Amino acid sequence: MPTQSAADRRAAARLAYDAYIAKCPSRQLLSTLSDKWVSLILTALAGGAQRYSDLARTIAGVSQKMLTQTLRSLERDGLVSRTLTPSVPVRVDYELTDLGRTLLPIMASIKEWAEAHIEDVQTARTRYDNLT
Amino acid sequence: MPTQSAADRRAAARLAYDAYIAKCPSRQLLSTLSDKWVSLILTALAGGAQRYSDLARTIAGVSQKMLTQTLRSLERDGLVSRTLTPSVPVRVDYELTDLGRTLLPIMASIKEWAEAHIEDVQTARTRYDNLT
DNA sequence: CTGGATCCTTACCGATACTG
DNA sequence: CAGTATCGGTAAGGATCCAG
Repeated sequence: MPTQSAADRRAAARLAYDAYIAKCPSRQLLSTLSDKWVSLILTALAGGAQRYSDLARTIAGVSQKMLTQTLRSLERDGLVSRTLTPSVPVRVDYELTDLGRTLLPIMASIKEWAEAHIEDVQTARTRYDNLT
Repeated sequence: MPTQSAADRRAAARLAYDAYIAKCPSRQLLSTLSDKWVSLILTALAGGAQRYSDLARTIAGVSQKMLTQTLRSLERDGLVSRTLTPSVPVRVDYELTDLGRTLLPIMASIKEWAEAHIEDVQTARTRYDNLT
């Protein structure tokens, strides 16, 4: 029996997991990935490690609570790593893991799609709202 | 002055809109796209038009309310078209618009990523939860 | 600087009932 | 079949205060 490559395992997983099924774990994962803060945080880390305060500044309007909470979730899911430097004051850096980097292109695409097509969408909304 | 192509306009839009800015319209659009039902509905329409009841069956566990609500939102945003056939009983088909089709590859990627990497994520979660 | 803990106000969303 | 309308529990998420 030949060794199973990572690609093979993913191919098998594609058959084993189906987000259309309510109880499939991949559905739950899809839910957590479907979060604006997730896409904004991951894309903000595209260029390399970022301090907590840098992330807060980049992602305007994010509350302390949501930033911390989302980062914890991403860390737990293995998408982001957290590095604490015990200086005074303390310094914390967040960085994409290898796994997180495989998700980055997708998250970047969504953000870019939104920025590139918002005008089309606004046009469609106006048209829709003017019907009847 | 040369005619501006659609690609040019999108390139300009990429500079004009920035989802990192809280009040940017693209941030709001990113929020609505960051919804598990959005990704599941759009990917369910990948193969062509689908009836309401077909969508409900494909996307297991979605409530009538959320399915209708999300479809209305997608229709308003110009991503999905709604075709009513006034038979008895009535028949309604939903289909991706041209705009929706440009988003489809991205949404399909997220769903596939979740299915392909859920095991990696579960491993990471176990490791994280076992640390102290 | 980087959070944890708490309160409190939405807004999401499922369940249910009703309609062309 | 494909919705609309309403109610109500729950959870998301902002604001604030405090701490290492």
